Amino acid sequence: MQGDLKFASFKQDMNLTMEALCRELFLQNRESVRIIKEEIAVKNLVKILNAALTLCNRKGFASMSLRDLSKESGLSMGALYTYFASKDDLLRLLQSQGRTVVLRAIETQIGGAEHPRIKLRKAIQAHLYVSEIMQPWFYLSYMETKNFPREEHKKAIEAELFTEKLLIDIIRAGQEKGVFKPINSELLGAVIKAMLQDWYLKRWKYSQRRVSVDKYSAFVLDFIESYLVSEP
Amino acid sequence: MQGDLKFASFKQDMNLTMEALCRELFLQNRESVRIIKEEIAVKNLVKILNAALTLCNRKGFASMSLRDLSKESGLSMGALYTYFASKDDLLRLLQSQGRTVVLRAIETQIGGAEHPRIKLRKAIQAHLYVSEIMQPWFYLSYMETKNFPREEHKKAIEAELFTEKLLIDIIRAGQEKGVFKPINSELLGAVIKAMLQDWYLKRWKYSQRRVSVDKYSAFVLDFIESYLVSEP
DNA sequence: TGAACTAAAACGAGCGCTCGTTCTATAAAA
DNA sequence: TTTTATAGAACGAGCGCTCGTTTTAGTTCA
Repeated sequence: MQGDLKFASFKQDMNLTMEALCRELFLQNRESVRIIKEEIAVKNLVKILNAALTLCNRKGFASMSLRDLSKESGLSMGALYTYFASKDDLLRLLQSQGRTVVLRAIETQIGGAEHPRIKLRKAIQAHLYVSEIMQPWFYLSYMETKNFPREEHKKAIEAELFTEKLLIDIIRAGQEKGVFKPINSELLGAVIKAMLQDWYLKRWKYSQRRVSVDKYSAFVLDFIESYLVSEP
Repeated sequence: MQGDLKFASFKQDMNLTMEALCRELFLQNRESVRIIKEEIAVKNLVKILNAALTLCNRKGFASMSLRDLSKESGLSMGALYTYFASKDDLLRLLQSQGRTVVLRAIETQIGGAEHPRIKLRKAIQAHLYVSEIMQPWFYLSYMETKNFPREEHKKAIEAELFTEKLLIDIIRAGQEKGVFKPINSELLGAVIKAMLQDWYLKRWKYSQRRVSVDKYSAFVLDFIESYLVSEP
């Protein structure tokens, strides 16, 4: 399919290593991370965030104690508190970074495309691929949203609606051009979002069944396009 | 559509009042609920479960304290502990009751149907309708599954897979009869499940957009059947 | 070279508090 | 009398978080 890309090449193109993400997170949160030397900060943020993601995915954020985190990351309690101001602050750091990365990834991917059908394919693929790489991040954001303090909770809902709106707008643009059928775009956008989220919420199921992200992506795209696209 | 039913009549047919559910829960858990007289037990179980569902949906199970629950339900700490053995036990009571009800509802609905297409429609409608009535229950089960003790966690996963298997089997039966196209039934079953779950996980979104369960149901069925059904 | 100094970073015992849970003593209802 | 409900004290465990102390790494000076 024209404009399609495989997961392998996506992964290579975007630089989504833990180290790169933590460096960005450090530079944008100098007031939370009270560490001066960049290399030390990045090295330990990688440890902390990996440990936090592991523990949160195992038992949930609320049930993860900072003593658990201390043990898992190899840093002392005191050291942890030089990298974030509070447990809630740690959650905020994690979550805001996830939001930034997914939006950037999707917008980078659909930026070049003009044709609505290709644009829709790229948006869906980008979402699946970025969530494939950062699955624990997405899982945590989804599951803990409702426990956030007011402001962060609002941002999480907005991000959810923004991605959905993005899909709906592509669908509507295609309908105006006549390449898509006149289907309820709001509902279709919502269920597409649900299918995208299922990929990172039930990864255990899909990997057990040996369904790769490329296979899932192809299936979902076929399903949607059969319903939506006017001429074959 | 032949065999279809509206939400309103479904609600009337199945007896899913809180009182009926609590009575059943009481009769099946005499060892947990250390109350002798049925009427007293049912009356207070309704109070307790309503309060627990309200609080859990607001702040999550882990963050709900039993002092909160005592205040919200109007029962004392001591009284609460005559209705369940521990906080985990309360979660188990809630969750097992939800499982029982959804399975019974779906199996009752698809029991009469023979034609795969009608069977699939009924299964999907029954799932949506029962989750419409018991939304807080479903939301809680979904969100708290991973915090369950081993045995309960296993049961929750099994229930998830059972409902999915049920869909997949209907799809395969229809494919063997030639009324459905030869589509990957495992993946289709998975994404149908995702769409069903989205209904109770994002109810705030749908009710804000004035999408009724009948409207959502009609959309989802149309989406799936366009892809799956051989002749129109 | 190596001793002395220093700022950054890491340490971990301990504080104050809330949690789930138990228990007591008493009252009300059936 | 028996069953159920009450308010609330008490308990130990575990929580997030702090802070005085120690370690580390790098620089200065003899």
